Amino acid sequence: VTILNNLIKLYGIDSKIKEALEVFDFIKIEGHMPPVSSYNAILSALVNMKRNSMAENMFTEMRGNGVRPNKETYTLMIQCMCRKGNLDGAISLLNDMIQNGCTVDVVNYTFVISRLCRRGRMEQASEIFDQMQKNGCEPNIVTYNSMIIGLCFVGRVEEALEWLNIIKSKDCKPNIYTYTLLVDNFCKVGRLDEAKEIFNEALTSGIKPNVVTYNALANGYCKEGKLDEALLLLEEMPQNDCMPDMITYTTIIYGLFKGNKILEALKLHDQMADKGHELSMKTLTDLFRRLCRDGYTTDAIRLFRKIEKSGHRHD
RNA sequence: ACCGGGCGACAUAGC
Repeated sequence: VTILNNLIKLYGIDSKIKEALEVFDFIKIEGHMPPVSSYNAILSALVNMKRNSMAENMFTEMRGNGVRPNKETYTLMIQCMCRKGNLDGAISLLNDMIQNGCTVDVVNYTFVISRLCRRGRMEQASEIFDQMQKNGCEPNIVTYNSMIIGLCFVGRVEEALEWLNIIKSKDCKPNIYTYTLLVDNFCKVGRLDEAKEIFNEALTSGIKPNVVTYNALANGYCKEGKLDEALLLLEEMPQNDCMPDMITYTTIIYGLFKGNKILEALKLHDQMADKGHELSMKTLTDLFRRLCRDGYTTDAIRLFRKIEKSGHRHD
């Protein structure tokens, strides 16, 4: 049966629904109720293939057959419910788990909290956050980060920042995600100075900003029209062992568009081409269109030739 | 039951 279970999971990874179900049915025909492990296998396959409704039906069938879900089953079904957008369903699964004597771990709680936070359902997120602690499960940094995302999402950035201190007062250290999140969200509400402060705090507390942190900051500068600052970051990054990536360049190029600095944008494109970075075709065509629209016809043609030479298809 | 290991949760541009 173990072998058949693994086969089902492999079909799941390969998106072969029919095959997976056939193996599962075969286990049924073998005489007895499929064991939990087989239900878990088919559920895992279905969830992998995003057949969430089928997974839900399978779960119902399983319970109807008197097969007790275990921790793995619940972990899968929580994922399934969240993907369907049925967060209340996910919450009641958490409660079911406890009633069935399964240990709900920090990842289970955090997963649900994270989905609630992404939708801004902070009351429910906080409720689970409290509940997990009552059940003896301490939040970890991912849990805190999820809560911070939620607070930012609903516009409570102040509170989000306060959580940074709360985290530090527990035996839990903020990580680069924490700082990046805060930098990004302070940028997004136009509070660049504070974003920069948070950025510096990361540095002083020994957390190295990475390319994502820089990109968030660059985006903030661009959205506020501080293009020079954004361009400065490009120089600063390599000094901090961070190489700009496609997102960095894309961010700044669109920023330059908005500031009508089309030639600067083109220059940046040439620079990155020299370093072996590429832009997406979408960005390239946007650049091309802007050059045309703004009358830089020769540059546009030059760019066009370059795109052609790079051998990509273009329209 | 206990121990050890693996898997599953978090951040940035454009679309």
